[in-house]
Amino acid sequence: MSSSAPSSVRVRFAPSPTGFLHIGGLRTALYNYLFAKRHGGSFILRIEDTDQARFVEGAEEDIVRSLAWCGIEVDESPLHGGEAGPYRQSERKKRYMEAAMQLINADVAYYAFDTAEEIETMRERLKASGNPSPSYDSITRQSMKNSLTLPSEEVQKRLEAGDPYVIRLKVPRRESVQFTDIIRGVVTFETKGLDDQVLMKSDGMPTYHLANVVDDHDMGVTHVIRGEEWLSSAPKHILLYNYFGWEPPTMAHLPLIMSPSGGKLSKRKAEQEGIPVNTRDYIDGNYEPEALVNFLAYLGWSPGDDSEIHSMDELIDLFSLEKVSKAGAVFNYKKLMWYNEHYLREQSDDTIVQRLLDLPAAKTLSGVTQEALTACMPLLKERITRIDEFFEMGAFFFEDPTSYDEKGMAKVGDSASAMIHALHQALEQHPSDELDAEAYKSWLQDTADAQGVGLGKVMLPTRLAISGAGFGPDLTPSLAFLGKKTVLRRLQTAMNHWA
RNA sequence: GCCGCGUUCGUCUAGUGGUUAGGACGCCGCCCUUUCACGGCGGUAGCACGGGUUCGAAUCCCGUACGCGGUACCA
Repeated sequence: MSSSAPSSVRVRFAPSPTGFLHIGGLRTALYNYLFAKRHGGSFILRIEDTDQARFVEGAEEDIVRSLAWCGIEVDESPLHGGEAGPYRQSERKKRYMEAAMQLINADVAYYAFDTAEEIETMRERLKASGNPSPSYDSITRQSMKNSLTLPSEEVQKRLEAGDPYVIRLKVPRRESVQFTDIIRGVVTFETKGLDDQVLMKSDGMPTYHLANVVDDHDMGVTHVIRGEEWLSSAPKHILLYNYFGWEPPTMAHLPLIMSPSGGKLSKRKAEQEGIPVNTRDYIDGNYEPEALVNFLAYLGWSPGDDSEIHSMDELIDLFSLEKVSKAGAVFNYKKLMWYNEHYLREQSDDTIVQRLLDLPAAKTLSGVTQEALTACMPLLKERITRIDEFFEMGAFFFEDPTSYDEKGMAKVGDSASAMIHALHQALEQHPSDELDAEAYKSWLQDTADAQGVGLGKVMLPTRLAISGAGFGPDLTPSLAFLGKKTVLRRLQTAMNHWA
């Protein structure tokens, strides 16, 4: 890129299609997106499919769908196109070999012919002699089969014969590599701790390290924003930029998302702790995307004030990498639920009703109509965390209860049956067939008075009889919603049950 | 082991030499109330440790401990 005009910000989210989009990956994507939009730049999606063995069918589609669901708009990608394409690394194969050759010609990379077994043998040998983590490096490469140790005729012969080989980075023996990370400041590594990283694999594919450097350069990426797990390999990337004669992009290594029990939030751990880990789990689980986005944005970042609730546009306005924290952040599911409730309640009744109608439960319950849902919406809206809980908590609005909560039953005790009997009788004799909430209230009050008990003594049995649960939405409006016929039927059923 | 990064209430965080260390989630209590929620009010709880530097350190420096990441022809 030319250094004259201030080049506009270009960032990339570069997942490998080895599985569904993980919540940690989503946050990385989000931070990239927020940063790009904050600076009026571009957000690129690049698929890093250089590992043929771990490729998962459908993963790319999952990534695209997940980002879209969250409201993260991609500017360039395999699907959206763009001038810096192709955006799938498997489609850029030629370019990597070309780049690797450039390095070989500059004598900063070399061919290596060692088999996996030979490398293993070397490791065993060194381990036996007291080296706890032997690696293919500036020392050990001298005793291995590579273009640095083999006569050039033999190297030529092997290449022509089609012998399998890899291309390795010739990491200098004693050098200090330094770069400035926006989040961590100056980071320094000594090259003696680095190994001769494989750049081109024997299957002709590049490794992440080569591909990411070449692509970031070719695509004009200005800022590399990625997880902290990449920090250790950053010096290798810096070395590569130097050897290519390219200006390295600005680096920012994000803190990891941790499991409540400690350690990186892995799929396994998350499942154990009841945390949905793939974005698709949130889509399928009917969570609010705005909640996930807001929650994730604040997991490792804060605008510096006491605010908590922000839309995507506000987050874009507020975001800055300098304010990203350095330490790992534990995933707090309850806080996510708090956000979810917030964004759910923020929606109009009409919006929620429409969404409810599209849920599978709307089809399995009888009598679910737009009118019915609209009528009981105010009764349930404040009581649910996720939208689909509406049908769990509100099932009794549509179907008779099939069982009665034990705790509730224990609470009303033996008097329940007699109370229900009196209630039933009073309602049956009630002159009106269309009682409103107020009328039901009077019915309950009058019956309680006649029985010489408090209102509470009649409410719980009634609630249990009509809903099966010991708690729930306001009772009298619920009764009004159900209607006299249904209420009488349920009271009758309860009477039979409890006798 | 080695290399790197980190460490403020249980959790997410504000804080950049002088604050009664602030907010949020959670938890607890009270109010509201026909239950459960919602809402309102209040409470609980924190600067990992040890040395410096300084009139003064959560804030700066060094060390220790602990945690995390990396240490692949995976990303």
